[in-house]
Amino acid sequence: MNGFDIHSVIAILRQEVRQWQSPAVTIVSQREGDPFKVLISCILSLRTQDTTTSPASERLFALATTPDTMMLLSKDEIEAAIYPVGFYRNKAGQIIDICRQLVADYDGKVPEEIDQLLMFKGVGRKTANLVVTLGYGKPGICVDTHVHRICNRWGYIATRTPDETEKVLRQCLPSEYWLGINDLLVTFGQNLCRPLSPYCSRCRIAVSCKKLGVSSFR
DNA sequence: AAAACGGGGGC
DNA sequence: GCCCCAGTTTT
Repeated sequence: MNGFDIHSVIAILRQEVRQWQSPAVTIVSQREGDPFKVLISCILSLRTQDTTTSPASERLFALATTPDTMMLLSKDEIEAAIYPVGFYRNKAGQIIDICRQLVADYDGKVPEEIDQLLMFKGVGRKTANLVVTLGYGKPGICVDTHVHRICNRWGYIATRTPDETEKVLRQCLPSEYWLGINDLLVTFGQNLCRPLSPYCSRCRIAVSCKKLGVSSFR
């Protein structure tokens, strides 16, 4: 990597982030401390934009906010509430299944361990880590596509899959950065380092960026 | 009109 | 590893 070490980059981003709006982080922050809401929000957000997920989750949580009450909703009710998130039919079924499983096997409480969370259908490493960090405030590294893209763009690491990125970050990233790294990079990713046409001319770490796979810059 | 977008499951 | 999943947004 040229130019900045990771401490410098994080320090710079922390300064920059203060002046930006961050819709996704706001949605996520609203769920903070409620592992069940974090979990359900994550399911809804799979392969769908956050601007779509947010109102859908509001509609669903208006109907039920706990596994025992949510499992009583009909599939149609849930589908109607969460439309038009992607895969809304599958997700409605998954949500009911997860609620039933939580009530039957975990006394209605979302488990705190990654390995237990991964047993649920529809829960992968991103979701599991988000529940652990955001829901329970425990150490973890949540790698979504923002984190994956940005880490690879600016050259800190070179990985092919988000799971691999998480593994590398667990080895290389000082633990004091773990809890905040997702919020920080997602905010950066939405405001400047966007997937398409990022605002590289305004980016203070662009000098050490590989700009992978990006065709248009401003 | 066509490509890009975002996680996980199943094989 | 590779392909599929649905609906919205960007080019």
